[in-house]
Order: sequence, then structure tokens, then C-alpha cells
Amino acid sequence: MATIRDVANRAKVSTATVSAVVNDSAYVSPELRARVLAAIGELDYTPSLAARNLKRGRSQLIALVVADLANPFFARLVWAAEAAVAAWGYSLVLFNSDEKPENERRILSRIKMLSCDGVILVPVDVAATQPPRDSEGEPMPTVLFGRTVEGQKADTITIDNVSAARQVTNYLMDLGHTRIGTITGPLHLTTGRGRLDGMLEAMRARGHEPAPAHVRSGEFREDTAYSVARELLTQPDGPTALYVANGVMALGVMRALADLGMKCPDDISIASTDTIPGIGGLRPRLTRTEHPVIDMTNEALRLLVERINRGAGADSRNVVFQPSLVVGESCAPARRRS
Amino acid sequence: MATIRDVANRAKVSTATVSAVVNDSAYVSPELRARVLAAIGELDYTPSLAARNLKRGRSQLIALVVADLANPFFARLVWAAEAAVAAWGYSLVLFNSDEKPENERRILSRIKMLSCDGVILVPVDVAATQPPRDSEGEPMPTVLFGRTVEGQKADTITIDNVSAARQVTNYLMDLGHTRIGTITGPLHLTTGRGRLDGMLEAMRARGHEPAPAHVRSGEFREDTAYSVARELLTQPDGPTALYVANGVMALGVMRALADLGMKCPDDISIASTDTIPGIGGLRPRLTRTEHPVIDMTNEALRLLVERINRGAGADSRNVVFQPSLVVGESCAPARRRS
DNA sequence: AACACCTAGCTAATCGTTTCGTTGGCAGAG
DNA sequence: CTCTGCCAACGAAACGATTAGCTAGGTGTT
Repeated sequence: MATIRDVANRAKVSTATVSAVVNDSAYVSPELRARVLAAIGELDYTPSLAARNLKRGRSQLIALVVADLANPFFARLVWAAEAAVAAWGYSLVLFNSDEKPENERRILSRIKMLSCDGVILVPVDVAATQPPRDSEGEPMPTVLFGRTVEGQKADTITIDNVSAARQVTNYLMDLGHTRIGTITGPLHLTTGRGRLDGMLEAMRARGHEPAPAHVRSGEFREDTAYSVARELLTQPDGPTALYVANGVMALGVMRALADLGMKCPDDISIASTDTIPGIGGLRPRLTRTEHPVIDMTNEALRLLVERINRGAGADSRNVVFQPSLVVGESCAPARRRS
Repeated sequence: MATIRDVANRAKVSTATVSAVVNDSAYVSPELRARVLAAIGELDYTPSLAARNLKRGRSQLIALVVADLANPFFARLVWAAEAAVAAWGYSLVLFNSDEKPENERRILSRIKMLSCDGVILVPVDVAATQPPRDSEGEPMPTVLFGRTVEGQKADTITIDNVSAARQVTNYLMDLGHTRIGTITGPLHLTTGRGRLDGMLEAMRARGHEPAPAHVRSGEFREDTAYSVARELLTQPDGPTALYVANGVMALGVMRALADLGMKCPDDISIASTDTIPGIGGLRPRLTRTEHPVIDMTNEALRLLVERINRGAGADSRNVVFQPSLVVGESCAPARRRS
């Protein structure tokens, strides 16, 4: 392939001049500029990012590490992030930690090798996640997305999980439900913990308390939620309404209902935090909160690029987004029950 | 950050020896090896990929260019590809061409700059897509995924679209439907064209022909399919069954039905090629073909890695996967109609 | 006319690896 | 005792860009 030296020879200028033209980094007379551009065109020259990165110590790469790529919530994040990253002139390197701390560790060291300029990280474990450091031992520009890590000073983008759960729970109680069960996410995650706390808080505020047997973890997974829901729904004194902590688990619950021959909302009301986009034509439509994923992603990139340019010194910022309740037809008023 | 020279100094060896240890590329005596490893540990040395790539002319990066990241089909591809790419020791750089040829061009030149080792490409336009070339003008190792490009010799992974459409159409006809409409994808894509051809072929084989007004393009998009479906379903002599060419469009059609107050399958039967994963709990479940995305992706990576290692010389291979029909409850037997 | 100053462009050092070709020490053969 | 061969380890030249520092020529001031 053509190198900058080939271009310089052909245009009868020095490599420094070619570099100046390519990067617009210094004034070059119109005549030389034209000669250089012509040579570039004739040789089909593309600067080598590898060489440029080696010299500049940057890579024009932004890494996105999601916790579960099979989850449509994160798929949407990937979609939004690709667009935002491209808009800022970077390229996106994608990793999936699959909720496993050891994967996360492997990925972060890989990111270090690639010397990515920044990282958007959905941390797997609040306790275990180490802030990524670059090759000089400095913390890499990082934005934590969706979940936070205790005691770590970093820029974060989160959703108000407590509020999400509270909104949904209040809605269910407004319909008259008091025997509300929940399928939670992993409680070591702020998303899992916060949603459970919000639900409990809302219920207690009105003098209710969920039966311990009605509070189960579905690990944020479709299949786990499916089996947990089957257990929960076949026990004698089952709940009349179920708050499900995320969208894929809600679909798992729906599948369990279908397999058990139960009807929603006739036999039980289901409401969730988050949902799967694009299923508005299928019934029942879930009552759920929606999260402004696109806004969150754009804000994450804004913060990240700012930090890349301003360095590690600046104070860390934490932006919290508010979810909004969207009512479908998956909930019915509670019927009086013995 | 620690460089190979720092390690060499500390271990009192040459950089060549450190390199040999790191890459296992030459025999090093146990004693020196131990010293080197110790120094690496003490300095927390990570080799710079930028420098390594510059020297080796490789980047350990594989690019994936999808045509529509918002489409769950491609989201699944991304998910499977990330895993496969990691398993082969590469990292995944993700791009979304959003079905726009100009984006695709921009992306391919970016990929060239990054000197990615290989590309998995869902081409946007059969005619316009140029095979990517590396900096030496050689064609880059590339696997075309899902769609093929006319006259281009390249490795391809595709699904048998004609067969998919034929299976679905035959199923509808077996139920007694003859007034079958279709919402197709863009006909300049092999996926769009093939699915329409398969449908027509199947109908003609039994002496039927769809009304021209019942054959419409939904551009593979949810919103377009939604509006087209509304038109199609409100015209006087509407079809009794609809074959929809992909999963997101099928959901758009479902949404249109819901908004029109029509019931599926009571008022109309819907069947599609491809679907959205994980919605098995919602009703009605679509009758559709399913595509072995994971197998397809793994095979794509196998081909790609082979080509990276064997060079451009080898013959190009085209692997065609077979879709399978999965019956839901979105189709009912045709009722006799005037 | 002499001097300082500015600027366009060049030369060459540098980034951190890999790798080719060389060195030096030791063992076995003559 | 010398010569040859072998092999572990090394030194130094790439890879392709950026950029600090320099040169030469032109301009403006006194």
C-alpha cells in the first residue's frame, strides 16, 4: 500500500508537508497542497491508523462493554451507541461480558491493549469491577452505564430505578392490588436492588408488605424468569399482580402464563420496568416504564468525549434519567378474593 | 506506561528476548524466561497493539457491517458475531450502514484505515457495493452475509430465501387460502427478491396468482409495513392471508391489525419469514420460518478466519442455509368467501 | 544597507514493537 | 590443541506516521 513517503516522492514534497495537508495542521501553499492531493488521489493513499495511533497514543476507538447482548435493552444501547460514536468520529469496538466478572476482566485488559480512547461500561459486579486503567496507569476515560460501582469516582449515566419501581407498584395498588409479587433482578446490581427497594418502599408507604414467597429473583433472564414464574404462579396463595423487573423477564413470565393456560390480565396482572421495543401489535401490551435509551446514550457519549479531551482531572458527573409509565392492557383491577 | 524496553532493562535482557517470551516465538532458556516474566509482572507491562500492528501489518480487528442495527435479526447476528470473534482471538468493530450506500462507502474506507483483518458485510446494494480492498489494493478477506452481490467473487453465507417463502406460502395454501397478499422487502436485495419469487413460484405451481394490488413493498421496516398494511387491509377486496417478508414487518402488520380492530387469525391470517426472538408468550404466535443465525454466524467466521490465513488466492465458497417452518397460531383455515 | 523577523517547507528523531542477521561461548571432532 | 558447528541471546533496522527544530528566502524597519 501507498505510504506517506510514496505520496511525498510523487508530489516532490516532504512527508511533513503531506502530513500537514492530510491533517490540516499547518499552512501549506495552494500549489503544494494541490500537488499533494493529486498524488494522494493517484496512489489511492489512506493513512495508516496503526502508525498514526502509535505516534499519537490515541486509537480513535471507543469500547462498549455490555452485560448481556442478548437483552434487547442492550441491543438498543448498541444501536444508539454506534450512531453516536460514529457522529463523534470514533469507531465502536463491542464486547459482551455476559454478566460474568471474569469475562469483564479479560475484556478490560483487551481494551487496554487496544488502547481505546474511552470506554462505556455496563459493569457486571458492583464489588468486583475494577476501573480500567490505561498503559500509564492512569484511569481511562470511562462512563458507567445503567449500573454504578460503589465507591468509584466515575462519570455515570443511570436511570432512577427506585422511581420506576414505585410508579409501577403504585399503579398496581391503584387498581386495588395488595398481594403483589415481584420477580427481581440480581440484587447485587443497583438495577436489581433499586427496583426491589422502590417496590417495597411503595408498598410499605401504603401499609402493605409482599409475602416473602412472592419475592423471587429472575436474574434478568428470560428463561430464569420463566421457571420462577411457573413456581410462583402454581403455589396455593399466589399473588394477584406481578411486578417484573425488566423487559425480557416480563416476556418470560408471559410465556409461563401461556404454558400454564392462564390469561393476562384476567387471571393475573403483569407490569414491568422496561420492555421490548416494537411489539406493540401483540397482545396484551405490557404496562411498564420506558427508559430514554437514546438520550441516555447520547449523554453518555457527550460526557465521554468531554473527559477524553479534558483529561482525568475533572470532577465526575452523575446523570440520572427518569423513566415514564406507559399503560398497556396487561393489568386489570383486583377482584375481591377471600 | 511500561514498554518492552523497560522490561528488557529490568530483566537485563534484550528487547528481542522479551518479544520472544511474550509471543512464544523462539526458544528462551528457563532462567531468562523467568526473569522476563517477573519483570513483566512487576512493571504491569502490556504490549502495545498499535506498535505490534504497525510492525505486523495486522490489527486483530474484525469489522461487522450490518444493514440495520435496529432490526432484531441483525441484533442477533451482532450477538453471535461478538462471541465468535472473541473465540477466535479478535475484537469486533461494529458498523451500521442503515441501508444507505453512502454510509456503506464511508464505513468501508474507515475499515481500510483501521486495517481490519477481515470484514463481515451485509451489503446494502447489490449493484453499488464495492468489494473492500486493503491498502495494498488486494481485496480484504470478506464474507458477505445474508445478501449477495452480483458478479462478485466472494465468500457468502446466505439463507435459502426462495425456499423460505415457498414453505410459508404452501402452508397458507394448504389451509385453503388463495387470495394471498404479501408485503415484500426491497426488491433490489436478494433477500427481498428471493422471498417474493418463492411466494410467486409456489402460488403459480398451484395455479394461483396474487392480485397486483396485494403485492406491496414494506422496505423491511416496521413503520413502512404498518402503513402499507393499513392500506392493504382497508381496501374492498383484501387478501385473506398475508405473507410478510421479515419479522419486524410482521410486527408492524400486527400493530396495524390491532389499530384497525381486526383479529388475527380470525379476520386474516399472517405468516412471515423470520421473526423476533423471545416473544413466545405473546399472542398470537407467528407462523414463520426460522433462520439458524448462530450457525450462520459461526460458519461465516470460520470462512473468514480461513481466508485471513490462506490469503486471497483460494476459491470463494458460498454456503446456503435452510430455514425451517414453525407453526404458531396466526393462521386459520380460509373461510369460503363470495 | 544592515538587521531582525517571519514563514513555508524540510530533515530527522521518535512512538513500541518484530525480526533479520550477527555474536560469542561451548561441545565434539580431528 | 585447534577447528567447526550449533544455538541462545543480542543489536539494530525496519514498520508508517507525527512533529520539534532548523533553514532559507522574503519582508519590513530604521
